Amino acid sequence: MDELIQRLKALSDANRMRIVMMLGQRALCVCELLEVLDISGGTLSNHLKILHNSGLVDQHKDGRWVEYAIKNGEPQSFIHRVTSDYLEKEPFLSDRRKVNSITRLICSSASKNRKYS
Amino acid sequence: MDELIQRLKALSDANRMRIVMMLGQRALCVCELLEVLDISGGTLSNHLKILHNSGLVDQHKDGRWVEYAIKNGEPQSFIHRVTSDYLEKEPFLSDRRKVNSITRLICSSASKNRKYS
DNA sequence: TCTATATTTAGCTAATTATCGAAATATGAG
DNA sequence: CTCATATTTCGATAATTAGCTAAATATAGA
Repeated sequence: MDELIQRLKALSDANRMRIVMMLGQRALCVCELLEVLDISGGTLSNHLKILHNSGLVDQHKDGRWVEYAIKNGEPQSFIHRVTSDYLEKEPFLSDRRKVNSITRLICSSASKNRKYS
Repeated sequence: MDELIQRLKALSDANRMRIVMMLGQRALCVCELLEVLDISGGTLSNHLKILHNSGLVDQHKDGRWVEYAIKNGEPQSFIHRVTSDYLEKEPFLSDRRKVNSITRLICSSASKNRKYS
């Protein structure tokens, strides 16, 4: 049961659900997710840790980036069954649209416009 | 999205998940659930309110009892898809076994053996 | 090596949540 | 009407959680 509860807890937060929905589109690095979500890098990193620990999301380092993706084997099963009724609802649609217009290269220039105090 | 998150939150607590799994067996009143779960009546009532508010569980008064059941139309869809992989795992199996050995009539006599303070 | 970028970790706070016990409410039986 | 049973509500508390900022770590490139 604990595994089931951990998976459900991982998915029952709006920001984490948006992340999972975007990862359904394609693998994304932290800075790309940061472009779409309106939260700090520290908070995002925590959400990604929770998703990774739940076993639903995979992580792999690629140069200076860390790429997150739906775990292999999972997409057809748990996440898909939970989310299938909601794929076409907001904010998932606009999030995916935004994901399509973003590349890693944009992240760096965009981060210059973001200011930290 | 809010509806999806509310449903997932409702299911991502161990006691509420056990309740939903037992209701998958048959409709149950509060005192029957109280026989199986190791929580106070007040806590159980709160959990049932959360499940009812999420739209996953129905409630109807029957004399001095309140009976809870999986919402009509739901059993095939959301709950079923979320829980199907875990039906045969513990503690759901023993919970359902216990449910089979309980009737409302037992509740009253059992409650006499339970002492409050 | 030095610097800029990407990400994670740590320390903190505010909000939410699970829990309890006791009091309140509702119903049926005598 | 009164009492016992069933359930909900209330007030309090402890634990968990989401969020921030700032500091730490890692990597690539000059």
